[in-house]
Amino acid sequence: MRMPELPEVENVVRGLAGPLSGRTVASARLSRRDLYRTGSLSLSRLNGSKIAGVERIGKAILFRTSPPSPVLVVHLGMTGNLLLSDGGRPLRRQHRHAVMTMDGGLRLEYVDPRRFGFLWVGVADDLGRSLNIGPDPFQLTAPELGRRLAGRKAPVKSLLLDQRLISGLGNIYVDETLFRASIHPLSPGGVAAASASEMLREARRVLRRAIRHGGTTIRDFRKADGSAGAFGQRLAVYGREGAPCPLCRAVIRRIVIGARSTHFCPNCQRMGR
DNA sequence: AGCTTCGCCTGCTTGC
DNA sequence: TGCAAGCAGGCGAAGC
Repeated sequence: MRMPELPEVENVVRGLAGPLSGRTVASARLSRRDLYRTGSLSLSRLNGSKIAGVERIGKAILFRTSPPSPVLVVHLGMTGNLLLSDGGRPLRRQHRHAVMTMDGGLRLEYVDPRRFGFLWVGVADDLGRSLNIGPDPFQLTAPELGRRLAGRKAPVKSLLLDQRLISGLGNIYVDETLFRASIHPLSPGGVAAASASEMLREARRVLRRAIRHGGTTIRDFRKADGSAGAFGQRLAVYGREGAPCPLCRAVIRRIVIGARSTHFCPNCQRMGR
């Protein structure tokens, strides 16, 4: 299963930027209104706009336009995908909710079985206010992350999932980051703040490695012994409940924090003080 | 304001 | 074998 966290989104952006940049939108249509984020203009407002560039903002995808006209933001949610096809008759495809056809016939399709994703069309000036997405781990500095966690009592696990505080990390990479940084997921944010530089360093490492591996996280169905199957990326703790820690062989535990499944090594990851 | 919980949604896995 | 329940989680809304 693909989990569109930062590495996967980065991969999608890189794949779209080249083919779409400089193209003019001939027609754009969204067939399910409930996929619009609140406050969005109609997707058809992009008709006639030229795509000036495709960028990633946290886990969201931004399509810049020129001359200044409404921009498009696509968030893939959990199961969303953006697919390019080169003209021809559109194949019947299940769960395809939006189609953008470019001059010349190139087509961009939004497919999302679970519909946790969304689209937003609006003027660039409203972007920040509407999306409210904070800096990602490559933009943040350690002192700034420390300031953002300072005084917070919520578990660091929950705070790292807050896209306003730090963007791009999802459930998988937060668990991996905290493991590599030896921080217990239940540590209060204010306590974990002292380890901001370790967390930032490990977040960047795990994300870079995932991007390098094509950004595809294949989550193999866990075998009984927790052994890894064909992972696109080696996961140390996520999805490995009951399996041995790769560092100390202690048994990986799974708990629920903020309604999110959380995996950690009770021996390697401590609460700090 | 900060923190927590819930609802959204479908596909796959598990259990009876 | 077939069906239903359980689970997965990003995000926004709601409640405290």
